[in-house]
Amino acid sequence: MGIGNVSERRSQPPQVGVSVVILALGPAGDGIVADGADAGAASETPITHISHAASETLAANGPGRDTDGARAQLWIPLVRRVRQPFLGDWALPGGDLRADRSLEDSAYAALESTTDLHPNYLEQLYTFGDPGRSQGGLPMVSIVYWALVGRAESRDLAEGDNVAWFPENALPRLAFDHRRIIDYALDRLRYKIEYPQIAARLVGDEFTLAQLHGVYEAVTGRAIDLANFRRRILASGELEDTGRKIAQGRHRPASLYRYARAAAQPIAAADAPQANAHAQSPREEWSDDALSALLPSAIAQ
Amino acid sequence: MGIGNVSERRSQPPQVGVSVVILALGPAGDGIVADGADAGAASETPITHISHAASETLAANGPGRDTDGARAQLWIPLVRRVRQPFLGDWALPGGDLRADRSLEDSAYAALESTTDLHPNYLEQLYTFGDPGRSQGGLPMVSIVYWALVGRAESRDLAEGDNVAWFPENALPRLAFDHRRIIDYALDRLRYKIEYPQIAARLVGDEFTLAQLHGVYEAVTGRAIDLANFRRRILASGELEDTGRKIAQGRHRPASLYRYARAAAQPIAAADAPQANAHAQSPREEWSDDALSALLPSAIAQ
DNA sequence: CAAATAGTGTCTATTAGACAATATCCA
DNA sequence: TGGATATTGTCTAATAGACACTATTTG
Repeated sequence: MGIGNVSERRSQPPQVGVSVVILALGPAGDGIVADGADAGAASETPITHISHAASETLAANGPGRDTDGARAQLWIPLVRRVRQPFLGDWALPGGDLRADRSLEDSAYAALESTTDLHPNYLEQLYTFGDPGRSQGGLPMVSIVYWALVGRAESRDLAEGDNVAWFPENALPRLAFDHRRIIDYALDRLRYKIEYPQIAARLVGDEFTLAQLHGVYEAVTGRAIDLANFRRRILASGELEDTGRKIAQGRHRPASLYRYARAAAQPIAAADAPQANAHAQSPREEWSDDALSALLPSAIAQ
Repeated sequence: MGIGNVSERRSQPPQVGVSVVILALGPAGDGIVADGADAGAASETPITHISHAASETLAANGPGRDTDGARAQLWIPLVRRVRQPFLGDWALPGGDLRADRSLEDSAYAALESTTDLHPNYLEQLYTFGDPGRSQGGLPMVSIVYWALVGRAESRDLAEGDNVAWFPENALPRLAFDHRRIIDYALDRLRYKIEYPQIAARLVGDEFTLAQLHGVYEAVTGRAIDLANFRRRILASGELEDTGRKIAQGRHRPASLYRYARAAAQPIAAADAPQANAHAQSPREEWSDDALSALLPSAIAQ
């Protein structure tokens, strides 16, 4: 219990925790984004207020809404710190690490208990442990995971004064080095968006190619030729046509597709060292990668 | 100090350590490999003996030797456990985590103190923490790094009864889940071999295209068309001709190349969340990735 | 000279991307 | 029926790979 003085403490093993970067698709922030964008150092209150307004839009128009014309955008739930250091700043959801649970279980528990969200994808991101990262606090090692929640699940967030969604390009002031961590998670997502299962976790079960296209553009931040996109995606054999169509306006309706379940995946990523074997847990199976993790990656850069 | 009984202990935070998978290039194991290969469950003594013999070959023919005809192969140094559990088995070099050091520093210290090696590349691999992984021991979280040592540096290993090199395809029985960790590190290397700086860390300062080609084949385990390989590599602009040539036998001598130092790297990987800022440390700068880490990755799979 | 590796040429298949053109719905 | 999006066609550039060929050493 006794921690001793500073010099003694420095040679001690550090504290270890788990944090999660949660990503969901929501509507673009319209004017709101323009207002709060690039406001890393802006005052805090207006942003959170804006964010709340925007997230109400998210809840109202909602994840259930299909991304018609509106461009989609990534949203991240954060929790407000109620103690020093960084009291009042926003931070990633996190929790303790327990010896009797796997790291993934700990991450899941932290995520679930602080946000009520149920992700359908969860993967280790990186472990951060520089002594300087917890300015003012005790040295801390954070094992960080990143998670994806679908449009449907994203409504489960119980928003309050201490939990709120923020659009990826208008984040509030963040505690510790969490800003850097989020940036890294976004990089990882942008990289992994090529894996079809990743995009699947963001869009939902069934979708039009235009919607999927929108997700890719939202994640990558670049314009992607729709014609080539649809050819490439269809040629990959990952999608199957549901046979149904959906009308979304005064124009030709689009076909609905879904990701092929056990589709042949000759190319896969060697990303997780082992299968995340959680097949029967209440959570969705995010273990499609079980197979993937065993195959050598084919294209490298 | 008091750990309490089992059920109490289970809810405690786990122990945390650092381990390192060290990879170096050495000669192919010839008959030795054939003998010891696929002997995951074979008796221990012959393998270590074989390994010692082979590693003497490594030391004799040595990292200094140029890979003439002999195919190269990856070698990994391991340390023998001197306590339970897994007493007598081989394990990855590792050590404690200290709160006043970065994770990378801790990894470097663990690596250096147990093997005397000085890597010229070090990167976080993954953090392992499943409760079941330390069968018989206390629950343990291992933050694992992987390292590359060059041919020159690989001689620094002080081999003894408790430290020895093993060829990647003839590993002895390993403690804990270290076998799985090594496999994952090999996957990571095979994936990253496309990054020119990675191969550079294995071959040495100057090399012929045939040697570099050999490294790629050794790492990937596949035959690569030499003609296309040299075109591709040269076209990348990563290499520069030293102007010198080296004769290696009764045939036309080959040009010596080196990796261009601050070469333009329009394509790079988003792999490390931050720059490993160790510019002035006694270790080599493995922070070429500083730049890389900030750029979006271009090709994904 | 002849063996052996260094290095170049050429062809084909595949893929990515730009951009035009057509199809089909419904307000 | 016309506006709008869905869907298809076509062309070009870039890339990867297979494989034949030429060049240059030294024993």
